Amino acid sequence: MCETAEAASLLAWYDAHARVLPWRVSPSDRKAGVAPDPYRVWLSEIMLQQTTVAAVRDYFTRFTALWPTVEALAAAPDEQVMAEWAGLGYYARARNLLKCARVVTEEYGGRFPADHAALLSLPGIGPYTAGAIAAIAFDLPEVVVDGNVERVMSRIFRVETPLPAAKPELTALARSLTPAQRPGDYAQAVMDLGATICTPRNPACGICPWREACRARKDTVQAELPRKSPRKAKPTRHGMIFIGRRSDGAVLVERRPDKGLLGGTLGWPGSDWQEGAAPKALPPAAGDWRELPGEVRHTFTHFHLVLRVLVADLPQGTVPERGYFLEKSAFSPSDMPTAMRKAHDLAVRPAPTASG
DNA sequence: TATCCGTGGAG
DNA sequence: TCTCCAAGGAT
Repeated sequence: MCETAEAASLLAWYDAHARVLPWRVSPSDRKAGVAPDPYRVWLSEIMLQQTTVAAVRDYFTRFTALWPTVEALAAAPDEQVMAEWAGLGYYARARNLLKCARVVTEEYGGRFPADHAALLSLPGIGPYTAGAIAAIAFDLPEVVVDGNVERVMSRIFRVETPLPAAKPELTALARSLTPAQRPGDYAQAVMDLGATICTPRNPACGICPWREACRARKDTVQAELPRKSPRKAKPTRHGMIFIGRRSDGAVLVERRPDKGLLGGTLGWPGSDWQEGAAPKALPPAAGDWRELPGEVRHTFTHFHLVLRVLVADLPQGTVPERGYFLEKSAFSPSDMPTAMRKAHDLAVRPAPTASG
């Protein structure tokens, strides 16, 4: 393995095949002296954490249209940012996004630091994201290791150690290949390679720029790598929620606490979610609550959720014991995380009949 | 180190 | 239907 030659062959491949992405400066533009906007690089990297490019695209476009600069984002109301993030998942990212924007605005004069350690100290920025911003936005020679890089390294070096234990080994191997020239393009090139050629299933080894050097391909074990430790089975939790509506169209909602599952998001009042039978919960307001036929099913990272949904038409003067009324004009189900939006769908749309 | 934290698409 | 997975971070 000749490190310099491998980096060069990958960069040549990237020059010809780099994906066109809304937050990316193309290799030709970069060579022409165009510098990336660190704000856009940061925003894209946060959105892309454990999230596909396809899912991020529209969110990125909308965020940058609403808030073109980090100062603009820092000045945005929390509720609006949470509503715009709704549906993208991992809501701690949205809360940390605002924290970070405000720190950068207030303590860094609106400029992201061009320094790995300083970036790492910011909310929502961990080792990967700090390296990615340093490399992509500032062209610093950082070692950038994400899921793509882990997969690519495990294959070209045929690392049989299962993840996540293999992480340090894979990081060292990634470091051994990272060039001093064009580190920003190189970081994006390895990730593009992992996303388009060295894919988890059916890697396209025949057109890979690293096919000659790849140990896994030589030994025909590429489909089995990287190995992963077995995961835990998902339990099923049950709960009940209450969707209360006033005749003027206002709905009874609550803001979930900042910490924990769906932290800081808008939702329907309800019970805790537990394994076994759904825990009983008091309605958030007095009323004639009736349970809807059917149920809401949703799967989170580490458990399945089954929700019973109760609805009520509430009198105009109702004073809720929990939550608050949101006027019809101020409510959109798309402002809620998916599980809550599914519950609203069930309440609004009659359950499909067996005959269709 | 292990657990918690979403979502939608692919196969 | 079900499992896996995608540019991880915080605790």
